[in-house]
Amino acid sequence: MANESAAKIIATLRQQGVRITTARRAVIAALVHTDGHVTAEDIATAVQADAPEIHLSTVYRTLESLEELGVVDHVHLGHGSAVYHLAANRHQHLVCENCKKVIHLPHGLVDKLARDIDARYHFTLRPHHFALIGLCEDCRET
Amino acid sequence: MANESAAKIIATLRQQGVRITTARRAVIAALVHTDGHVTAEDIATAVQADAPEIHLSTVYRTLESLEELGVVDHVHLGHGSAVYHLAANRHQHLVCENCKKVIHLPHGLVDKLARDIDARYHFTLRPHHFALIGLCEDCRET
DNA sequence: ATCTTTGCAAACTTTTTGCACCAAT
DNA sequence: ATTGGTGCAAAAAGTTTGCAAAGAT
Repeated sequence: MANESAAKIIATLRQQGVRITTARRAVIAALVHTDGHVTAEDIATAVQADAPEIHLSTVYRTLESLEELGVVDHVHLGHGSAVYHLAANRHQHLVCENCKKVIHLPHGLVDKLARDIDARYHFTLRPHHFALIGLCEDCRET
Repeated sequence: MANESAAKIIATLRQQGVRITTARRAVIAALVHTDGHVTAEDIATAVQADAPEIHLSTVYRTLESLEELGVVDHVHLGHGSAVYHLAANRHQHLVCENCKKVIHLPHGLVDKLARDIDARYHFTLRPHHFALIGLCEDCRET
């Protein structure tokens, strides 16, 4: 699970000619420290504990840039906000549509399906980019 | 592909004690006629061709009721609005994240994955409730 | 007559954008 | 000095809600 450090990410950005600002440092730090599905709002809150002037819209813009550079991914878990995580930390999500619980899956589980879909529809699945929705053990009994 | 007729759906509703109004008739008619991923807005537009006074919020409320009764499903295709379709017309969606093209899949394709996930995580996948995101043949070459 | 449903307007949530100022290179 | 990035406020986009009036039973 090659967990990229903040320093490494910043080096990558610098290499790409991206400017390293307080806001970007803070967003990266937040992403590195949480290690799993956070919303833009979550990140803003975390970041604003130290630097209250950093605006939510800056967080969105930073996440957008980081995504373009391949450093983060975002996933729509179904309802509400999208969640973001480091691309290095790629995984599947199983989301219970009743209690909203999230289960992480090893990313290989969907490989067979991805191959089938490629063979039959010439379509490349990007499985880390969506959540698998359903009912968890506790909720499915009703 | 047991395509339920409007009349049959209306009979079902009546049986459940749901009142049959102009708006509900119109929404059902729209769903029956389009047969594939329409947004609430699409339905409102279709419906308003005949009955301009039917409001978007009524469409939302009607869709919500129909969903509770098991007559329609809605799916989040990733970005933007959710799309609705008749539950009888259940299928998977493959959505190209680049050109937004939608490919319908037979609903059986994901069954193996659903069984694996059930066996290993005691989680019941509801595969028709989310889209599979990726890149279509035309877009993946870039 | 009753009680659900509707139309409307307004709120709400999440995300995006325009613009003048600021700061990293 | 340049030019990209930021803060702010305001707009978008999608969906939900409160309420009084209308309509189905």
